[in-house]
Amino acid sequence: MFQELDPLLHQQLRLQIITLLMSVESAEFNFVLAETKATRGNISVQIKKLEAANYIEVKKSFRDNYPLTTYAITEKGKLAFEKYVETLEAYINKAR
Amino acid sequence: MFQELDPLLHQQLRLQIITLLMSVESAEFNFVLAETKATRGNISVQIKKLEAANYIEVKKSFRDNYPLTTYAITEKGKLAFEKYVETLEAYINKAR
DNA sequence: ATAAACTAGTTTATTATATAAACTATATTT
DNA sequence: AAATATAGTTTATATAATAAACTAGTTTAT
Repeated sequence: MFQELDPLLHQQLRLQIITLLMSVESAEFNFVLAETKATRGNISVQIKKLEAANYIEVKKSFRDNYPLTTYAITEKGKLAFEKYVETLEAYINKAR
Repeated sequence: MFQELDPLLHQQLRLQIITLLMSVESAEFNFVLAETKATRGNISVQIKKLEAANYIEVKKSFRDNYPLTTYAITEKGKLAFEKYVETLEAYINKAR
């Protein structure tokens, strides 16, 4: 039987964002923008979903007069990512 | 930079179906139904998408008077799955 | 023999989701 | 003081996933 793949993580852009956040202390909006090549709107929407689930934390400030938004993964987010990877690996192992 | 995840495979039910088909010569509709626990309608729709992409082959016949539909993965489907797994692994490795 | 229930699906309609386009608010440059 | 740029957010549209309803027939019970 197949375990369910966390629908929040099983989406390309959200998975990319979480992947990025797993490897850094925190990331700025523009970093996410550059790394994912997604549109600003799409990033904004998907970030909101990850935040609503408490998978990430959002901090808003200013730098050189411009708004600066940074993101960090939470403990819950890390656990969810690890669980997601395990589930996926179970799928892939079945195929072999 | 992130590579794109084949949208046809990056969906739970279709991934489950392909995973199943990777490990068997062929599978019957009811086998897929039992293994995935999805609804018949959903299976039918997702199978059609995989078939349209030539990721799987569909054979229709009869057994004990009832319609019998069997599915098998194609070479193209196998390659797509392997590519998908590689891409995913690249994501996951980034997170570490 | 006929109605009720079951098999094995398919099609259609509804809901949810992803994405892009348009917008906001402020700052900088010409 | 316009025009352009920054850093986003909100809203509208397109796409996709899912469930419900339907099809075409078979088996079983009456």
